[in-house]
Amino acid sequence: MRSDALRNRLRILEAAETVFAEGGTAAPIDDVAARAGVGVGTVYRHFPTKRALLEAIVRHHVDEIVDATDGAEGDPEAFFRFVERMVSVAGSHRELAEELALFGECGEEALAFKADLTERLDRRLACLLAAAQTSGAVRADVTVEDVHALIGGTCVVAGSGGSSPERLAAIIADGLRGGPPRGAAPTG
Amino acid sequence: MRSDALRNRLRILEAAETVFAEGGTAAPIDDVAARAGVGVGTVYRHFPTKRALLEAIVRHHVDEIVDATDGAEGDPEAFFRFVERMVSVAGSHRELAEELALFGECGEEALAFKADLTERLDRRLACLLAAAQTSGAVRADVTVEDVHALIGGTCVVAGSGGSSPERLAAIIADGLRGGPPRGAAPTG
DNA sequence: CTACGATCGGAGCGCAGGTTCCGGTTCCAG
DNA sequence: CTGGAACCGGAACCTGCGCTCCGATCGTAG
Repeated sequence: MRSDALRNRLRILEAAETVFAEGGTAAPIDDVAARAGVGVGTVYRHFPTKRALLEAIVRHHVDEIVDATDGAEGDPEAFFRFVERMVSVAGSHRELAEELALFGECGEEALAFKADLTERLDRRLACLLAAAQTSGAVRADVTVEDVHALIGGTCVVAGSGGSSPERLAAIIADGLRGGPPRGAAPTG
Repeated sequence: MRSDALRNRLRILEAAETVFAEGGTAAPIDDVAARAGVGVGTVYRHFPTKRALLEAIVRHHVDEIVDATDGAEGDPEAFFRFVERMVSVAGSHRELAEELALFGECGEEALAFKADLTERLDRRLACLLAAAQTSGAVRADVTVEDVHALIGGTCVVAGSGGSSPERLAAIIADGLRGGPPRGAAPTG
């Protein structure tokens, strides 16, 4: 790959990261190109489709969050850190929140990606959840789907409104615990 | 008003209810018109704007849900019924979920409506929350904004995924309680 | 029944955004 | 240095959708 091509590719990714974070998945490609200091044509040479660019970024985020729990699969509290991190990151990345939340209603072309994303996420989530449940930190009747849905929903609202992502994450965490000590405050 | 005009108005509302429930706020007006068995022009004579039609429907839903708690402002458990009902209705009405969740990022024209909606909702929510907190059913440090955000987020995912709205509502309710009896199952 | 005005329907306008195309430019092998 | 392949940029195209317009139609007062 030519050096200018590589440079532009990185610029595009960086620009898209910012633009999608602020404007969500609905942000126009033109904005990405403009912010990258590049023409739309260049964007489309590197990513065949808007969706492809979006997926590259979302996947990167998810991988980063999942990888952050590497080696902690046995730690009961790692589950809560995972949830907190997810909500926190999504709070400043609208596109991530949207992709996490909407898994029922997406076009044919997005289905494969959603399935892959869900698998990556849920595989790790299942490990962490199992550890947390075994240790009694999380009630036994909660399923991975429950957690996935709750995280998705919380992510969507984490970036707006008067509550911080941390507060919201703490409250749903308590709901999952099956009850913290009475009177415990949500952190934040 | 002429009788055919009234008939069409009702048909449009009914069609919009269904179309928006399935397709969310992004559903095109043409679909509404088609389902109502009417031309687009007719829709626009009754509702000056797509947004106006949408707001009519969302407001109706919110009013219905709020009114359902009339006279129960002192009942500590009414708060939970309110949350449950909200999430449950939004689970089969995408447009309601979208309007509830996205209160940061909306165009100029929607701002007044959002403000009004938030006020109606939060006024009643404040009453019910206060009663629940006074009786000790809900932890004292939770704010109306927390609850509003959590409801909004849960509503968004209530309609998709593997978890029922009731399960999700039960889990966040427990998070708000500050802990149910250990081992309690989320209903549903 | 008739006439008039309210109402209807859907073709069409304007705009926004995803995608394509191609002439000009830039990098690198020879 | 230089030829040509890869790359760049942005004008242009196409589709989808909110909304408007106006001739045709329908309900109702008289």
